[in-house]
Amino acid sequence: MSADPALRREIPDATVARLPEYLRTLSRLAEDGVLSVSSEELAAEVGVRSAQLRKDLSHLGSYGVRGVGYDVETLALEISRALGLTEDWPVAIVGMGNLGHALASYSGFVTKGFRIVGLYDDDPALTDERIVGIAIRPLAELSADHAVDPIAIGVIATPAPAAQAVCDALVGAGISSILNFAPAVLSVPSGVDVRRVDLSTELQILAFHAQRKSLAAGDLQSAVVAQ
Amino acid sequence: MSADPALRREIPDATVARLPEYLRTLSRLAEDGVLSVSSEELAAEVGVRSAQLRKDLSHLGSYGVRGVGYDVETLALEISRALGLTEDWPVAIVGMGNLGHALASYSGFVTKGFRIVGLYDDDPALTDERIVGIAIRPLAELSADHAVDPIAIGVIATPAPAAQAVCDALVGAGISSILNFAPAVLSVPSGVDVRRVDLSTELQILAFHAQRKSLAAGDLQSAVVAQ
DNA sequence: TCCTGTGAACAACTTCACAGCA
DNA sequence: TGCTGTGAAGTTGTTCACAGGA
Repeated sequence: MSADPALRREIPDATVARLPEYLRTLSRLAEDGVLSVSSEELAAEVGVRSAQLRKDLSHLGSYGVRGVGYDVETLALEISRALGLTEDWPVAIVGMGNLGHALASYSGFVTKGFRIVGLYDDDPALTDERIVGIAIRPLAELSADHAVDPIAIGVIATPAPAAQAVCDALVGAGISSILNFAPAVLSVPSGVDVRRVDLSTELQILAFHAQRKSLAAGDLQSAVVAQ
Repeated sequence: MSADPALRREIPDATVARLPEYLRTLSRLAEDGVLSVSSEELAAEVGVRSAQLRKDLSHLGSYGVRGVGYDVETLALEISRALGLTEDWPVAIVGMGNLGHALASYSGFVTKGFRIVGLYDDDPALTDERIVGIAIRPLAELSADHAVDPIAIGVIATPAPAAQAVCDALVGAGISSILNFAPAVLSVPSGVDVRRVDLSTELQILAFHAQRKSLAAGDLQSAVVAQ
């Protein structure tokens, strides 16, 4: 008998990827004083089908009321719990160039569940600068810092060539969740979780679709040319 | 008869999402002087299965040689063509806070196919500042700029509350590809393509998996507690 | 009656395994 | 022989449609 059935079940990856969106929307509704939503309404806000939303939520447990809908606050809490946001996750950022600076001062960071505990960069010009009250320190000190005050998630915001070495340092220190902003594939031992956020990949996907659109628009024309 | 059969076929979304990764890796190999790769080797570099790689590439056409592998340069060119990177995509960034600054000076931007043509922000304190040689101007001027020198892709780097209004302005100006960094769901008319990059969603997904790991590690303990 | 929760049908994607060509 | 390209099988994710409880 487990304290939390939601955590016992297998939650599909596709569902996990959507939960943050549901949570964000529910938080906004709660701020607006909305007490209850139907799957139809919430799905419309988030931009998914209501059946999808209901199936997703069914993986967490049964928190809706038939004929009525979902209590906004309860559902937000249950999603937070499923995602593990009821505890605090200490985050360290490595690489304090433009992007690192932007990430450190990004307000959304602090919002819920995440707390920046360390900023690292080996450039002496940056060392000891303070951002949001935290000093930038050499990467070599991360391991000792982690031993004193554990880091749960490491964020890599360095240029691509440095990323693997930084990653190795993080893994070596015992950190097993990594968010990588560098355009590089990282190799890590099994058990370590890496997610990548990449601007240029996203731009290229947009370019692909933009190209399709312009080809479709010019179809008649190119058909003539091709004759 | 079309000039480019790759563009006629349907390429699955999942494949399109991986093409940029293949391209990046091939470019690196080309720089290192590698002339030819097998699907096995390339897949290992990218971190996918070789069968997946071959199936993905088969959607573009047949550019490999049986018994040998793929010519690195040819394959890179064909992927570039499929993604539409043989033409140049003019990009505008709206919202020049920390993130906008970081994006504007991000070198990966210029690499291939993308070129920043405009930076916009309504904060008078920022207006006329120059980044990478481009002046920051009020959003109201975007539409006129677009008419003179077209913008293909709009990047939204504003806070969430401003995102929808900025999006409406971009769409109103006739831009139909948008990359959104604000943590907000945008509603757009059909035909407009929005992709979102969101730090906190990624962190929350990491937190979910980290939580699973720590639960699994503490399983024996919690089993005892649950009795 | 209304809206949730879910089995069943369907669609997309991945992996397997091998035919076929250099 | 060696590696690509691809049908077929297997897996995962989505949508439908309705049973069932408030």
